[in-house]
Amino acid sequence: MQENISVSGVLCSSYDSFFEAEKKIADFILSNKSDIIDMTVAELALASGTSDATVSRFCRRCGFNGFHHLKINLAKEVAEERGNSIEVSNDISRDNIGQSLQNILANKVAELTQTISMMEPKELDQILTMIEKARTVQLVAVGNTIPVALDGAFKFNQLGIATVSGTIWETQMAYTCNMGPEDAVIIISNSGFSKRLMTLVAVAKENHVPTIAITNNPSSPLGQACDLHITTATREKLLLGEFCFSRVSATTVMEILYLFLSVSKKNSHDHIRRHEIAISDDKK
Amino acid sequence: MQENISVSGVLCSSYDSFFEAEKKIADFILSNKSDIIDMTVAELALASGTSDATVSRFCRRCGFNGFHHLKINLAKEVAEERGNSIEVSNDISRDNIGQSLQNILANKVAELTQTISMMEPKELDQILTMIEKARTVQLVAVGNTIPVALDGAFKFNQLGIATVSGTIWETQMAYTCNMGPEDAVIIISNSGFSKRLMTLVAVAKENHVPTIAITNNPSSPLGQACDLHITTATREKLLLGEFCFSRVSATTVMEILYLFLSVSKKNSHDHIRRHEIAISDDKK
DNA sequence: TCTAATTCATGTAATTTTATTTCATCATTA
DNA sequence: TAATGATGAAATAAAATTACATGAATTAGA
Repeated sequence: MQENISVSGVLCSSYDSFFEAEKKIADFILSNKSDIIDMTVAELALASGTSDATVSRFCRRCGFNGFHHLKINLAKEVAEERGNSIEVSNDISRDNIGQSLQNILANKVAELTQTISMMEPKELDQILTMIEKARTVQLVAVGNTIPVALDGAFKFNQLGIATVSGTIWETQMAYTCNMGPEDAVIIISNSGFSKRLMTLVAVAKENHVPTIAITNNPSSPLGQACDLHITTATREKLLLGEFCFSRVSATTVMEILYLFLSVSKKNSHDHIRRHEIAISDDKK
Repeated sequence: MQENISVSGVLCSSYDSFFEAEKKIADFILSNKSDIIDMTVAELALASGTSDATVSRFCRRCGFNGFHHLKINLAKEVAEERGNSIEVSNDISRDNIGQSLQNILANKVAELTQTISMMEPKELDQILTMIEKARTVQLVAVGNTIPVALDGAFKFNQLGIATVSGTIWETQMAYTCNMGPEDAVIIISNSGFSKRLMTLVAVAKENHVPTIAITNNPSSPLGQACDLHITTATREKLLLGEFCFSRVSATTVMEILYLFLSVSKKNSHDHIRRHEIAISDDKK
């Protein structure tokens, strides 16, 4: 039996050899492709003005195993058509939510692709090593990237990497003052222009703490000041035509670090499990 | 009934809430996607070492109409993936960082695609309206989703939607007690099984506050308890073979809400600009 | 701490639904 | 008028779902 048969293809090419009742069926299928997918033989027979037997025979005559097989192939076909029509548009409106969601998806995918393509395997490796060797890792951020830092701290601690983070800048700064060369600090900033974060980096440098920057802009003051750097992509500007950043890229960077660290850290799975158990009393 | 459900998405997201026999089925499906398409219930039951009844029940519990419906969706999914020619591999290692990054990318893209494909335009519209109409929006979370809630609160406030969130559960609870029907509360949870969040939802319901849940699992207690629901996909299980959630999907959901709200909210661009200016004294 | 009770996941078997095949009928053509 | 064969009704077969029973696990009570 042939595995993948194009339903439209077969119906069109064999159309002339069909009997009257079969043509009715073919017509209905061709013009209601996606509806057929959740119809039964009886329903299709009724809808096309034919009978169960004719529909069933028709499917076999067209080279399918049966009605079920035709439906599966039709589903594949519809999905494939949809899959190929990736059109990156920047329109978002409440009037066409379905299409808008597809547009957002395309943009987010582009964002992730760009972020990952900008990563230097060599530099990433250095960053991972730096994090693994560190006695304590500090994740710092201000404003709208604070949630990303908190998320990262949560993940790292889950892997057994002692990590601190916080919502108050002064507290973060105070902590940095106590760090040394055996630690590491990761600074997350969209633009890379934050004055306060620059001050913090200056303190870190004084104490010879290794520094890693995660920003949109490698040539920004923060990007330049830190020892190592990861660049995040954002396309929010395209979507809104305005000045405003996405956090998906930064969150993804944190997840990438997490995934790599989890495979290289010995016993990390034990740590995750222990952590899950420790917080699981909230469940059930 | 929901039309397009991502099979991998649902299976991964709800995996932890599956029973033993169901996990066997899910495992078999995830690792033999394309073979399932021409299998019967009995064959799958045999192959996965379970029974017909369990397979059938499993399909319904996952949100499908039945086994047939799951197969159709699986066929679509396989076809779509082939259409996009995405080859999803799950290997991550420090030895080949470049390839590992590509694998992570493929998985993250699949995660986003699934999350977005599971969104019902109609329900999303209701959610947006609910948020827009609300006097105050509360974003609540516990544990590792707190950063997502904080991020969302940041974004909403930027649009001129008064939003509260916090890191302390007791404080969040205290706030909920003061809310009413003219407000809205959004609950973010991975599994949807948090006891504390269920308590909070109960209070919200008592006060007739409209509730929206964002979880991996629409059939979880939280998913069921709330008025409206958004399902997030996670594939971390595939990457790590372990029990652990990704935050990229949840973050993306917040960004989607943000993008839609920003186009429909009048003057939202003014708000964003004003906010940017207000915090810009930190820059330069 | 042990036992009884209960809950609930799971498989077996019955039922229902769905698809296919057989067979009778009617139309068309030679 | 006979024969061929397309078609549909009905019977059969296949497949999926549901009802029910069983047994494991967990909880409550002693």
